[in-house]
Amino acid sequence: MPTRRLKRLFFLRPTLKVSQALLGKYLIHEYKGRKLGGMIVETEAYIGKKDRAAHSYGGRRTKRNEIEYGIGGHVYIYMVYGLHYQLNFVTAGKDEPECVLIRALEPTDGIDAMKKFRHQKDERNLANGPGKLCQALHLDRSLYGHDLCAKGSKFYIEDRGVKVLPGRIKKGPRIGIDYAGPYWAKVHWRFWLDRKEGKAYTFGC
DNA sequence: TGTCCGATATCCT
DNA sequence: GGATATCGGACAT
Repeated sequence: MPTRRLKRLFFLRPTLKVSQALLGKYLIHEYKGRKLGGMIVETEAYIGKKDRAAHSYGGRRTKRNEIEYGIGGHVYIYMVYGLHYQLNFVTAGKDEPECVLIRALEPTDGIDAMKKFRHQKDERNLANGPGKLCQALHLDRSLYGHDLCAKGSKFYIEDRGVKVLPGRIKKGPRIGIDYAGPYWAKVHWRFWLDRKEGKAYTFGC
């Protein structure tokens, strides 16, 4: 299967579906002529309006989360704790403020450069967290609202033919959202590839 | 204009 | 495991 970039339709589906479909896809940032990126291995869904943990809970619409109200396939990135960026992809259609937070990558492209950006030699510690992967791929607020599906985009997602077996997708509660109350802190809207029992994925032929 | 606080990472013990 | 760094946005005043 040839490598191909994800198109708009990929994102215009229910957010829980997109969150899982992103596992095994490759996030690539072409920065200063070199490719930085890796395979997405952990995501979280934020389903606007009804989701107390989402910035867009109850239809809240601010300058920061405005992009969430746009069409799927755009980048929602913002800073937390004055230190770290969080990368999200807008999903669903217009006026449905939903998105997927990218929590972890398995580095594949430009690993040396990523090590430099992260001041870190251990490959396993390059992109295993939402703030870390932004630093590794040199992502910042300048990418706010970027269209991942735009022609000639330097920031996009590739399908490299990795087939994720449904049984390898694990689910659990989201991280760091206790403020949202017991119910929303508990829903299993975090997804990751399980790699403990043999291969988490297999390459299609 | 002021105050409050977070969808975390890191360093320290 | 616990403290804390550090800042922009949200919302109140």
